Amino acid sequence: MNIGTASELSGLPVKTIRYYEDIKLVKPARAQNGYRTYSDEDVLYLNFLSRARKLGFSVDECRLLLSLYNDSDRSSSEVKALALQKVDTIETKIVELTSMKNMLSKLAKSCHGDDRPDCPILEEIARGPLK
Amino acid sequence: MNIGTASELSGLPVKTIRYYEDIKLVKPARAQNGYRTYSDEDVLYLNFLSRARKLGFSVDECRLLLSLYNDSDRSSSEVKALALQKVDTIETKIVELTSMKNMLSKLAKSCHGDDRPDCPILEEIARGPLK
DNA sequence: CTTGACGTTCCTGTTACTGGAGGGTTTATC
DNA sequence: GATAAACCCTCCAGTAACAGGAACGTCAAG
Repeated sequence: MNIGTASELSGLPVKTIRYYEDIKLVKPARAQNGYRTYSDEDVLYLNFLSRARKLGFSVDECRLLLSLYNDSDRSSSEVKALALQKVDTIETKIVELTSMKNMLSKLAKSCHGDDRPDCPILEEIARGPLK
Repeated sequence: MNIGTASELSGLPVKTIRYYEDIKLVKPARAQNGYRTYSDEDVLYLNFLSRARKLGFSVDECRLLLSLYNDSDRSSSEVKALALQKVDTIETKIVELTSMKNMLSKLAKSCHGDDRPDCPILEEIARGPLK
């Protein structure tokens, strides 16, 4: 199948699929006319990549996951460790974002938000205790 | 003062301060020797930028906030709207991350994590219902 | 035989910096 | 007065993960 069909089946944009070939994640065959030709296995890999990316794995982590997926000798502990580490990273990010959100909400609440020019938000950002 | 001192006072790396000049966020004077010279006001702006960035505002949003900060005619509602919108964006991101985290935790829990090669994590990523 | 949908490559731009090369300046020390 | 350390400068390249667009080839339908 051509790249358009692979795109539909995997849910990945055509541009992204070409990019994944550029960085050697998925290696489709070529037809005589130069068109990329995707096998069912290629599409499986594209789906794998699409899902792993949605789970927050970086492209490089996806490369690793994919090689583990294709390595029948892998130990499942390796994959599990990667997943748990990712959970940790995500957790940290959530904590950071929550703190940012609380700070911003507090600032917004302290601002009357009308036509007058005095604005506690800006004042606090300029001199505030936001360290 | 020179850039090193401004860096200490603002907590921003020297490289970042130079970058902020490149993109015209802060415009220090120059001494005869070509060194950048920072006023107290410049340092105030650098601190403003540092804090606003930590609150999750993009550099372009910081540019806007800074111009609002310097505009004595601004209405506080404008700033408040920006802050609330940012809160919304952050909230959305938190929801997404939480969903990612839950999915990953579930996958990790289903994996025994020993030396055996069969790994539910990879199986689910490959064929799973992660849409 | 032409039109439109699809495919190709190549180049640029995005965000917000960071690292490094290759050089001048200043300050302190010997 | 020489030298070395600590500053400062500019410019160039690289990062992550694509997206947009130009300029062009190809294929199926009417």
